[in-house]
Amino acid sequence: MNPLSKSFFEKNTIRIAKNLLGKYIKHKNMIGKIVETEAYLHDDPASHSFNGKTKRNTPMFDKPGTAYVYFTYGMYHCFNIVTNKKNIGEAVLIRALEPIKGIKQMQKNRGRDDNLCNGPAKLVIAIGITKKHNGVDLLNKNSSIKIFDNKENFEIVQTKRIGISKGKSLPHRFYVKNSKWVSMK
DNA sequence: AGAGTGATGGGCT
DNA sequence: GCCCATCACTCTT
Repeated sequence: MNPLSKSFFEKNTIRIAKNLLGKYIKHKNMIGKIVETEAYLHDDPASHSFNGKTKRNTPMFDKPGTAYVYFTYGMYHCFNIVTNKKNIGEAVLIRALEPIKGIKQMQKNRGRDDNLCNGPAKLVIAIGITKKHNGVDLLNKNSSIKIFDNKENFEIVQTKRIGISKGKSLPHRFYVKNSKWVSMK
């Protein structure tokens, strides 16, 4: 299992959102397979970067492969990976994982046995991502979070995004067809 | 199965 | 002062 290369994250953001499906994300003893993503573009009214750089969204303008972890709804965090080598503020939100390894630990982190990773805030809690990971370089050897390549064949579904108030019509959500691990709503 | 809602706090006009 | 890329729970069909 090899880590994804720098060039993987330097491509077009939509393409990366699609290509991330099926890949493995690892933190400590836990591994999840990415089954749902959303793309957030620089000219996208739903993107945190839409109105330019601010204190909160600074990591979005950092180099591709950087983690952007933001705080939301007073109690949750969500995990994104910065994309596009132009540093224009684009990222892919990871919305759901299929738990692969360290499921006991995920259950402990979540305080329940099911619905461990089927939502952006849920997976962050399950695999122990915190605000400390905001801005870290996932391509760095020393990063505790890493993304690994995985070859697998499956169909991809492209739909509208979830839980946003602006940019609702854009078809920037992607998930693995028939996966029981995606967030529903 | 679907609709409604409280929790809870940082970000930004 | 309102908004929010959410979740889990309750109440209703």
